[in-house]
Amino acid sequence: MSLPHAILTALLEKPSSGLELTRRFDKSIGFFWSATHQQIYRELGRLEQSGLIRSCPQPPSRGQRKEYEVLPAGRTALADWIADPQDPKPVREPMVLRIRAAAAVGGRGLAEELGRHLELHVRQLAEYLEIERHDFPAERLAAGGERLALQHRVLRAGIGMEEYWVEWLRGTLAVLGD
Amino acid sequence: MSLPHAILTALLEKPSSGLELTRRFDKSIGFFWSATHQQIYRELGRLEQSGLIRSCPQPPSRGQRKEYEVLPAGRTALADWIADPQDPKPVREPMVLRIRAAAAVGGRGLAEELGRHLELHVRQLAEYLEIERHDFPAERLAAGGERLALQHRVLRAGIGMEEYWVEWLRGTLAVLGD
DNA sequence: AGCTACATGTAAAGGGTTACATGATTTT
DNA sequence: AAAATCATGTAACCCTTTACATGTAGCT
Repeated sequence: MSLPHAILTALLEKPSSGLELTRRFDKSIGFFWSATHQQIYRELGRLEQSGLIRSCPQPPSRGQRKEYEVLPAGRTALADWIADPQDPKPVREPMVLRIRAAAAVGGRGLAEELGRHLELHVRQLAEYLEIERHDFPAERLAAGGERLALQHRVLRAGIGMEEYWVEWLRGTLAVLGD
Repeated sequence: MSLPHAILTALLEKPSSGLELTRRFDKSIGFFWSATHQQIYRELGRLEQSGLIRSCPQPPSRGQRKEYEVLPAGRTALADWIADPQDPKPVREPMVLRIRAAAAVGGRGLAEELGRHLELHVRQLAEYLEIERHDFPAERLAAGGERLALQHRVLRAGIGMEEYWVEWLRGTLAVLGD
């Protein structure tokens, strides 16, 4: 049940049309919650039906831009969801699965894949660090309040995740390279 | 397309019935690829249909135990899958999403959730470290070959993941506790 | 008038989750 | 004989993914 709340958050940050939301999911929001435009349009319909958001008054026809904004009920629903107990989702890591399979049938061709993934994660890490340098310099963090600090924690989650993968992939490549 | 290959790997390690597989997915395999018994039975049927596994000769009736083993075609399919290029899946981290939502509408009640998750991850990390101490002592790792080293990398993935969460949750709690 | 980009949507297929159903075996 | 447990399976629902369809606006 995270997608509707991801959309509510995005709309609170800035009222948007479906396509604008899709673009933002491809960028910053997508760093920790991805979604396609089909998912987003469907969910926008449901959220409007439930009275959590509304589209601005003009009644647009099919190919027309439709801007949504969050209603008070939507803000309340989001605040409730934040504090709601939810267990961490069970893990599903295909790459780790491949290593276990390689332990069973041999790892021919796996090193290339590990190297390719390593490069992808190195690149993503560099992108995150660049954002951090640009948006969260030390003096701004010292001056800013909790809101800024939380936004920084979101970015830090991405940085830690990529560092984790980079280190793990390097270590695993070292084993295969023996 | 990971579940069938997870099952092939598990069956190569040891031929099993559906329920036995389910138990192993609840334990070691489930640390990085979870699956319910319904998924497993469905997939066993498909794998048998495709000629990648077979159930042992006795034709069992409904409530009867049915043991599966991997056929040569299944082993080949698994080896192919290991080297097949697959991009990392887009990330979906509900907890990070909640932090971003908290930055927008305030984090009331979130600290409890963060603390609860922290405890869960601390416990999981301790479990992994205990397995490492028991199954991968330094002298065994030095003597063992690539197979053992790869199995260790699988466990190391779990350890690194939990360490990452523990550190991130502690840092985020520190922000909220200000 | 045709082309391209923008914008919203529909359809179908597959995986995952939850709840339930049924047969066989063991225990009391 | 009844109950509990083991074991396999069905059904319905939701989410995600992929491919396709349709309408609008601006430009040449």
